[in-house]
Amino acid sequence: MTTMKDVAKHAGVSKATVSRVLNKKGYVSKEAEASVLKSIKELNYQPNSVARSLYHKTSGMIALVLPDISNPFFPELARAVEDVALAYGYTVVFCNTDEEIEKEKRYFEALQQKYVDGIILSTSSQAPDEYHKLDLPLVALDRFLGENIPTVVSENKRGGELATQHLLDNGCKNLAHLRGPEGVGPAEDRLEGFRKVVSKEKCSYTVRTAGFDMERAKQETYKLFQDKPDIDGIFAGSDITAAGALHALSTLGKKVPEEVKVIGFDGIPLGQMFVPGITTMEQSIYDMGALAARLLIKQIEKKPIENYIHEFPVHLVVRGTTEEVMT
Amino acid sequence: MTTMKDVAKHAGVSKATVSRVLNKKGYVSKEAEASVLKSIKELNYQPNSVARSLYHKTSGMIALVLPDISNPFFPELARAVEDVALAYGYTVVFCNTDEEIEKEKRYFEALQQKYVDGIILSTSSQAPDEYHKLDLPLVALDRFLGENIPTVVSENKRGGELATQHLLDNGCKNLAHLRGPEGVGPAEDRLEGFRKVVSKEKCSYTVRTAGFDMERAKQETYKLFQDKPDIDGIFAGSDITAAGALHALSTLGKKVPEEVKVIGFDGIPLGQMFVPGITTMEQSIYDMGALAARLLIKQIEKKPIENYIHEFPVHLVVRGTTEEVMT
DNA sequence: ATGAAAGCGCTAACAA
DNA sequence: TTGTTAGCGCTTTCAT
Repeated sequence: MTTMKDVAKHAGVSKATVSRVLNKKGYVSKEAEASVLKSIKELNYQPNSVARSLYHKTSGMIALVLPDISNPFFPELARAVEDVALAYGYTVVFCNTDEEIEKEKRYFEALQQKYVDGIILSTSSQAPDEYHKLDLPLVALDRFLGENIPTVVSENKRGGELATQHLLDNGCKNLAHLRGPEGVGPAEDRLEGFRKVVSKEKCSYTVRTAGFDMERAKQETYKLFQDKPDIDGIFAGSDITAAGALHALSTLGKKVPEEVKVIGFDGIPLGQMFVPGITTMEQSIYDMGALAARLLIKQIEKKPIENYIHEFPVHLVVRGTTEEVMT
Repeated sequence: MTTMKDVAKHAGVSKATVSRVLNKKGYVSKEAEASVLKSIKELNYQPNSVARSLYHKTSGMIALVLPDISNPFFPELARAVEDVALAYGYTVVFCNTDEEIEKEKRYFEALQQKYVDGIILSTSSQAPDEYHKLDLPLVALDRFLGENIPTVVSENKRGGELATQHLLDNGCKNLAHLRGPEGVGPAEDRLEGFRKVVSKEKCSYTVRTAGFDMERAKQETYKLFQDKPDIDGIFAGSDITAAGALHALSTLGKKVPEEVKVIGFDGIPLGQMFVPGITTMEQSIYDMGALAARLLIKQIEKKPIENYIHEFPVHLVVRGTTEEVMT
């Protein structure tokens, strides 16, 4: 490996001058600069970023901590984060926590030891003050972690309302909500939206917990129809949940959307691949990830942040599971 | 931040002793050790891995370079890599190249400057010798990069054969293969498998390029049936491609599997979420990722590698798009 | 068994 | 304008 020392010798100057050229800092004569640049080329020199990190106590890396990249909601988020990071010259480290507090702690330790410059968090196993103790730039993505941590989320409650309303607008009388995991912010908010509408409209409804997991959603749907065979509208807490429900409905011989209508949440690509397409409340997943990354980098670069809460609107995307449309 | 110096002072020993305790290397008296350990606890000291990296020229990081994490084939792979990395104490950096050579080059530079210990490559934009020049432990995953680079792939050709045979076994007479991107190893191999069977069986067939992209697959399927309305069996180069084909077929009013049978490739979760489930040649995606990570770490730790080529078997998973089964 | 000191590659005062 | 030097935090040889 060529080091700065080699370049300095080759160019007949001191390391300091090489450093100045590299960082365009301080005075360097035209000749010296030219000679250094030439030596860099000839020796194919690349500055060592570890040595730089040691001095600056920064690494040019940001971490993305999420529950599980194989959950289809996250890849697009991750992609967005990485795109922005690349554009600003940062590298992304990624960490799957499975929502396990132990894993999360181990990661935080490792990340700090590596001088990562900041963390985007899409999990929330820890108590909020644990996060403050980190003393690192943080952004909460799709989760709420505390007042003074910049947060990027969707209008989940409003989405819950709109989704529920959409079922009612299409003539559903007996609703079910297959809610996401308890304790997970967005799932709670969507439920709240659902509750608000059904109570206002005074319609019959039931709520079941199905996680964000297809198999579980399937089982819950079977049970649901055992208990309440007259359900005619399902608001699933995620598109994956909706897929599970559709599976069960198909096995039960229920026609969708004629007998039962189903709406999901998220707007993951899966939804439009399905036949019929899954009606859903679409989130701006990519944009959320990109904004989170930008907010993080702003903090890292000590630029001011205007708003701490960024709520993205959600959009109803009508497909075949609630209306007979051309997909 | 507490450094080793602080610990040394607090414990009344030298930095060298602290280092010895930390690394369990060299002689340290019981008393000294106890005192150091105590100080570490009290000061809540964490060794600085950047400083370590600088000395050792290793970082404890491995990179995963892939075309696009939001392609559903990759998240599970990534997850596997990360799980293994975590188990061995490594951190994973991930890089989306979009198969662009420029991006790939930029990443390689950045990664080398950061002393990443090795790279898992699921792309292949560069010429093989470019990779050798890197002089870093490498593993090729789902791609072939050269003789002396450990490689983890599926039996794509065999999979192509089995998939094609499955269609024939189910009575298909006019086959189409919606092949993956040209120049991409696995896509070529699957095609080869297809060719082998159709030519042996002397059945009528056609081949169209559909990439690994759902929208394109849809369009190609429309065109396909315009040209050849009597196609009754489609071997799609990936499950995503299959999803696109199914979409088109649904719009065209073709009944699946009665009039047209469809088989995909990959075994991504999407396939079983579909109604009807997508018949597919399943790859052991997670296991492949995990093995690739283990092979990489073996190289990093200078342990001997027995086999350079690891071909994973593929499995036919029959679902509703080729046979009328209960899903 | 332990410490002093040099060095990993780079940056930034401070002199000159 | 340039070089010398100390130092980022850690490891390791070499004395002692």
